[in-house]
Amino acid sequence: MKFTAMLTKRYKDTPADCQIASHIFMIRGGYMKNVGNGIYSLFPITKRITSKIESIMREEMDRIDGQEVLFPVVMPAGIWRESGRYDSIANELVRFKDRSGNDMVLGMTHEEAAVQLARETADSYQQFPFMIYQIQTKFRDEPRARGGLIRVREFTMKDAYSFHTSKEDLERYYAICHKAYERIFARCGVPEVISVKSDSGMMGGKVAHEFMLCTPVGEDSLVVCKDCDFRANMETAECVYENLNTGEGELKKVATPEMKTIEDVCAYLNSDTKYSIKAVVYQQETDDAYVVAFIRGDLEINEVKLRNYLKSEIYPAQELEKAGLTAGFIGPKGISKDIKVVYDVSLKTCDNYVCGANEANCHYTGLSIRRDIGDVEYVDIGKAIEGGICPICGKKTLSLTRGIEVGNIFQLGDKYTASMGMKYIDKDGTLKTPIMGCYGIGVGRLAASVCEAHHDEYGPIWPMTIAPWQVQLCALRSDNESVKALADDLYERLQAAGIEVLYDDRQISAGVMFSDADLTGIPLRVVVSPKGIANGTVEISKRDKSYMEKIETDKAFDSIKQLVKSMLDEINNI
RNA sequence: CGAGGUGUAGCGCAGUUUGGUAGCGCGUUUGGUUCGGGACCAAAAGGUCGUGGGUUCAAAUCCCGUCACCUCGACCA
Repeated sequence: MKFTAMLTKRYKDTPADCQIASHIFMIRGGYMKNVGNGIYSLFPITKRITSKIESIMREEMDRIDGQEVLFPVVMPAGIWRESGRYDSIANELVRFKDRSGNDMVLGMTHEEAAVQLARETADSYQQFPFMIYQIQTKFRDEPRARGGLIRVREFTMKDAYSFHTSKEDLERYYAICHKAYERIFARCGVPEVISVKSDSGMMGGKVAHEFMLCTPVGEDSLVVCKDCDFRANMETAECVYENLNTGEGELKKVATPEMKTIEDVCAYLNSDTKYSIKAVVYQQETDDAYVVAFIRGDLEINEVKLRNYLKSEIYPAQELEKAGLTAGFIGPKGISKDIKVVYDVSLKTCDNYVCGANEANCHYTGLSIRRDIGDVEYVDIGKAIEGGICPICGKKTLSLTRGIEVGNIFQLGDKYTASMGMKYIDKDGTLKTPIMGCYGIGVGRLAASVCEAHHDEYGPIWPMTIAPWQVQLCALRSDNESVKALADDLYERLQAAGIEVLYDDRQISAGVMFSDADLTGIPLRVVVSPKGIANGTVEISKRDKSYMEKIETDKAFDSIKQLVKSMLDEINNI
């Protein structure tokens, strides 16, 4: 590709709306253009990157016996009604009517289409297991798109669906797919992507993992053990607490005028927040019912865990007085019997707490739940903390970090096959319901994540495997005849050898050419210049600045070829 | 959906408080001199000031509505 023939433009100024590196560079470098909220057109440079990512995905899916299919973007509502998701998913699913008034949806995921495709075809146990996948457009009407390609409404996804006749077989294949995912990320140049245990959310199913690129700009909170391989999304991370029990105290009601926060009360009573009980009030979706969650004073409620325990949606409570609650002074003792109460496991570890007395300006000290409340159920509804106890190895080695979710895998079970009536005849002649796994990776988000992980202050540093071009050929002073002749010759020969070259043949200053090259992020750069020609050399360097050499002109072609190969091998040999 | 913010030339912004008929930098075009890390000189093109209404002799500026976008939160296979 010659630069002068390319539709592209770069910007010197950081766009006003960009916050994170990948977004800034991908706008400044002319990678994409915003069309609407969370909707982008991609320029050739990005399309080349995503195409390469897709090729890697295809190879790895095919390697584990995946079969590529293509589901429709627009589907009739019927199959979504069968699975129940037409009604259970809120506004994220775009619904509309066709000209005949039929309800239609835009595909945001394709479990329904996969079951619809497979259910009449795979009617015997002999046809299992199998996996089908596609790489295709999804539309999700996200409440808030952000971060360039990190979170968009329309995007390309590789989604795969496997079908099995037993839990054991699903688990076996799930592990294989987990490995395939590791290979995909490694081959895309981000071997640092980790998998974490995750909440299965609206997908259903029990076991699920998310593949995360750890970065401060990530949207998810992760809990990672520094000492063993425990890694979980904050949403699902289980919590273990050390025993703080110092024996029972004497239950006393004390005046705490205007002390409404845990910090105020504990400071006033000269106590550590660890020895207090915090109350957080929620309302449940269905019946307006109030729920009070009690947790150790220094900890936070994990609302995903609480939601999962209650099996219902929860919202921050309004109008506490209506429920007979005294805001700021809520405690376990004397609370209205009509209110559902949940105790976090952190409260199990002590018998001597400060807590609200359920009347204005009063707290208890010396409360023992066991003695003063009785037998209660303790539920894990807390947020993991930095330096907390690892549930696997038991050491105080938990660390909190942020991550971008670049992929996920689920053991779905029979949620879709059962609701949509998929059956097969088993060996013994009986009809059975198969079970499913599903596996997704967002293509554009992965591209942006690679940029997030690999850039410097000047622009992206694309790994050779997914770089838009393998070599950037810069002709400094292309108005100079010898420069042009040598650069043209190199360009022709490299192209003929199957090497992808972006040939910057513009007559512009070196500074502009190098800045643009930095923004394009091509991993190998070749500079042909009058100065080099005078010395009989061309300059070859790596974008990451780890290598720079002046090579004799007649050896340049072989050196470049060799470098491209070794840079590819470096990533692919895993 | 809640809170905050922004809409003025392709991009980044000033002008809005105090109404007087639109400006700067970058980019673009032309000519010239330079040119191995975002060069310089000269000339030029490019804007119904998001949009609808109102007040006024006069609105980018004041008032009301509306739309879009951004940030934080909520939400999220």
